[in-house]
Amino acid sequence: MGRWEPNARGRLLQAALELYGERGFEQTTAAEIAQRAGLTERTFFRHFADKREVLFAGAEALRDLLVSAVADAPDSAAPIDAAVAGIEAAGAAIQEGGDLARRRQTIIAASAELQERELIKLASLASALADELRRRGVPEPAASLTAEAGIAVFRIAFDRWILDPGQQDFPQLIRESLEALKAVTAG
Amino acid sequence: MGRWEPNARGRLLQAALELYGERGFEQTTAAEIAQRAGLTERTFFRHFADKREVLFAGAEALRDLLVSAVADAPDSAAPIDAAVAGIEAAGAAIQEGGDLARRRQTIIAASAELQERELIKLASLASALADELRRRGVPEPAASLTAEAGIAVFRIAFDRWILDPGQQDFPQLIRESLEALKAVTAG
DNA sequence: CGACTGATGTCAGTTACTGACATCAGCGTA
DNA sequence: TACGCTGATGTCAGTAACTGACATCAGTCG
Repeated sequence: MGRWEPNARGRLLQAALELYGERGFEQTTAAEIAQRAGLTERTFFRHFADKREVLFAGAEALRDLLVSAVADAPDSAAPIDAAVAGIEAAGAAIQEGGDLARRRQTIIAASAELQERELIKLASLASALADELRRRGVPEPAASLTAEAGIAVFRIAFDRWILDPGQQDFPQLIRESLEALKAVTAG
Repeated sequence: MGRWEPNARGRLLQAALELYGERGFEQTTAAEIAQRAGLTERTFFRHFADKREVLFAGAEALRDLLVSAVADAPDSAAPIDAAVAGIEAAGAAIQEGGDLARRRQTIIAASAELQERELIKLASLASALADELRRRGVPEPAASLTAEAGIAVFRIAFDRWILDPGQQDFPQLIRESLEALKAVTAG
């Protein structure tokens, strides 16, 4: 047996999620999270750059998933369709995660600080998406605009998915949002 | 003559802009800003909710300008065109401000914390824009999607305006970005 | 068996903020 | 004129998010 209980990071993540849910993000201190995980505050900050980052631990994985789904789209696909294929893959993964996304979103919705972090993560998603579109040969400013439009589609679809009591199909909502965007920008 | 030098808020704003520009945002303490303005740290936090907010003091005015420009658009205008009319008005106002926007952007670009704040301000712009579109009778999700698309157009046009050495026409860049978005979402 | 490593603990320090209370010029009013 | 009120500022103490430096010590590897 190791010197310490295993999976310190996982315990911190679990403890943080519980406490943020129970008392709210601002009312929870890093020391309290660490204590519930049987660790010290200093160790918390060794695993997570700041209090907010605990809630965004999966962001890089989601970005990689999105990017590789775009890379897998056929060359014949229009840029916006390749982008939305990536968004759909991300949406499907989020849906797979069970109620985690909804718990997370409840916590984030209650804190402006967390919303800021969420927005910069989405912006970094858009940036990675634009990079991949450029790699596919899409010129600027089309690549950036397509990426931003894709993220807008994601945001609207996500809002609707959260509002709905659970049984809806997230990728389907994404396709519907894309159609609505196309309708709105037509002409 | 008053008990204190007048325009405390203006002096704080000026001092903050100078110091953020000279040393960078993170390397500047609130106490230093206050000292340069001839005030105390406590007074700084009475005028600005936090260190970042100094750089976003004009956000409400910009939002009001954008919203009223949308309200002034003819009823016959398509939602996306009404939205972009508002965005153009905001762009023109930013251009009027001389080099302030560029100084600000240089500072913001150097700090992730400031980028987060910038993003939430843009999101609040999108939200106000969606509200106004709904007031014009645009249903959901078209209103939110149009607002998000409008902000995306703004972001891309703003990036290009910043990159260009100054003499370009910001509203013109906005119209060009809108055309590029329409091209990208066509089909 | 001894050096080394890596995850953790301990501790002191900085800084962003916040609440409570003090100060005092100018203003209106009795 | 005197007097009390107001509002912007100062003072001070406190909390909590981080950060750097150093100590500890189980396992590992030579």
